[in-house]
Amino acid sequence: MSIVSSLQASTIESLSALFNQAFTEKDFQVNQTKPEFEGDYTIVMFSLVKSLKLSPEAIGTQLGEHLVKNFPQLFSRFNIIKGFLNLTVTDNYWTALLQENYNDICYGKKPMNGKKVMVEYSSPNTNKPLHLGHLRNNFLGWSVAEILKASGYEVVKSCIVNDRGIHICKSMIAWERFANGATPQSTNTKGDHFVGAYYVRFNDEYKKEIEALIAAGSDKETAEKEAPLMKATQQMLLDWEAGKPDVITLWKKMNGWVYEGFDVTYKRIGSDFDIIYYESNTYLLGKDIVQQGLNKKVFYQKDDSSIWIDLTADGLDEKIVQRRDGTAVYITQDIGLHLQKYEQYKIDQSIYVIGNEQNYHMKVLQLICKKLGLPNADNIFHLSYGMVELTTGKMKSREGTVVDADDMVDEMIATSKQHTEELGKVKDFNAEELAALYDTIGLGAMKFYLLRVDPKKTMVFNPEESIDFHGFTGPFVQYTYARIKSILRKAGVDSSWFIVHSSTAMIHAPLTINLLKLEKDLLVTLEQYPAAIEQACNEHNPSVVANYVFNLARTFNSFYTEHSIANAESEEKKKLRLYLSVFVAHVIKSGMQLLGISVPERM
RNA sequence: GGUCCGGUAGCUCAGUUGGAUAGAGCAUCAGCCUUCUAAGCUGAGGGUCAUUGGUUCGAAUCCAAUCCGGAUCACCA
Repeated sequence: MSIVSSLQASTIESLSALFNQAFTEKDFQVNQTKPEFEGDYTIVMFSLVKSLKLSPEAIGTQLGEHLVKNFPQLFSRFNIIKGFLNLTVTDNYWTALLQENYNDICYGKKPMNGKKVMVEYSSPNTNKPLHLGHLRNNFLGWSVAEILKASGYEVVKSCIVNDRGIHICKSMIAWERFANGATPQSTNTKGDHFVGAYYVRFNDEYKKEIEALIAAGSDKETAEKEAPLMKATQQMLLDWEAGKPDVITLWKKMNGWVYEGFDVTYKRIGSDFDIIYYESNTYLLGKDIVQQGLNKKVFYQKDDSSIWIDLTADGLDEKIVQRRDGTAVYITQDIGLHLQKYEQYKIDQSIYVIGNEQNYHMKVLQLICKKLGLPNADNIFHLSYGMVELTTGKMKSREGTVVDADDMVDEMIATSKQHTEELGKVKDFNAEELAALYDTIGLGAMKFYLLRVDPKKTMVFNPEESIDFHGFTGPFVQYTYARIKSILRKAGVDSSWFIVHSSTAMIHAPLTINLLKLEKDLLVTLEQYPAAIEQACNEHNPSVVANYVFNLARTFNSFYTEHSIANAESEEKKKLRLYLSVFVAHVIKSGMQLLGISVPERM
């Protein structure tokens, strides 16, 4: 039971005893006491004034006295300032917390709750390489999955690869027309970048055709429709859906190149999936469901034979679910995939990590699933995250201002190498150890940077700030961990030390020494870790963990500078601080792991 | 135009169901390495919480209006 819950329970009990009525935890507020006042937690009296018809001071005095008298194991003293009852929690409470949990690597995590959640994330298109926005998506998806696991859910990580559709045909057409048989191998280019270049090429050539048509007298709309490249692309999509062999062969070849490139990137950034869906496999199921929906009159067919759903009664617009030429649109396959996910895994919840530009799309998808009566439609959750913008504005592929994921990773790792070399603390590392360290720090910095902001918010990517390894950053937290590990190594705290110190003798001899302020600050922060995970889980928000773990590291660093651990004032103090250090190290490692960031033993 | 999201220090962001003098990091300035890793620590300056009104003991937080920014409303995905 957390200190806040204990506090609420004891307050309810005391209030009921004192005033002879029933209370709930909603009748009063519990806050952490502000640093300028004495105490650890504060109960706000004002909300009780009305029902009790007493002054806040009077209630506070009675309650404070009753709490200290009846819960001596929890509270040592209290003070009242205005309507705020500040309670000091006993040192025994904190030292007991320390002894019970310092060596528990599962501290903060919950037992399995029997529920299954699918987290779909990453979801790339096979016509362009991954960029900064995808990195935010991947890190979010991974981290949310870890946070759910820590909260007791069984998690299935999935990915839907957008491997078909008109946009994929664009790069295929461009390659056919302009590549002269070039391949990633022949040009020594990473496969995803290679294909991406032809997608860009398509748009360039297409634009030229439009301009030519307009110059020849067409209006813009007609020109866009009638441009030969676009016609060829549309024909190719039809051929693809008809399974025309040469189109399928080309499609497989080009997608293969992209997957080779993606594999490299995914491996580097540490993304993986339990199941990968391909749109090419799911869109047909979607089309089946569209037919059923048509029969059920959820959908209707227009004269040109395109199929629609009317959502105007729900405050939305009409939405097309199948084109007049019979091909599937984006949402068609999403409907199919929703059903497939459920039938395959019988999941309790389906989380989609998708950018907020698709809020409308996801709303429509859920509504259509509901109207079709598909199972589990109520349990679709869109984890909608904000765009990553640059200090100079939005990323625009046309203007070449897209930050490429591979470049980004390279740069972060190079920066971590440079910093590490400048500091010269790991000169005895061999090449392999160094490479691993640079990866750990560079990726750690990048992941932390993208995860420390509330997912919902549009965030600004500042290249200079992102490679800063000081302050509210991944390397700061990693550094704190490495520092603790260094102390523990020097103090001889290893697995054998734990065997000795975990003996029953230790447990029966609790630490009874008084805590200094910074020691208690650390324990108060450590106690909040389970609550931080819970909040992160409820909000699907890894930034809660990032903020928490930074705060813990900062608190430890203050403590570290102020008090010596190995040369503490007494043996008891030394023991206490070693326990504390071990506990902090465990929680930092665990919290960072929830963010997908590993921590180095040395740096 | 409709719908949705946002606006907090020079910059990037926190800020729990309304609570005490609104917090961090970066940047700026001033300090701290003969003792456990200075990727660290301590301190200072920096705020009309977009604006106006309302609700109340009490509002960055809730409500309304206005201003500004973004997303979306495609036979693109």
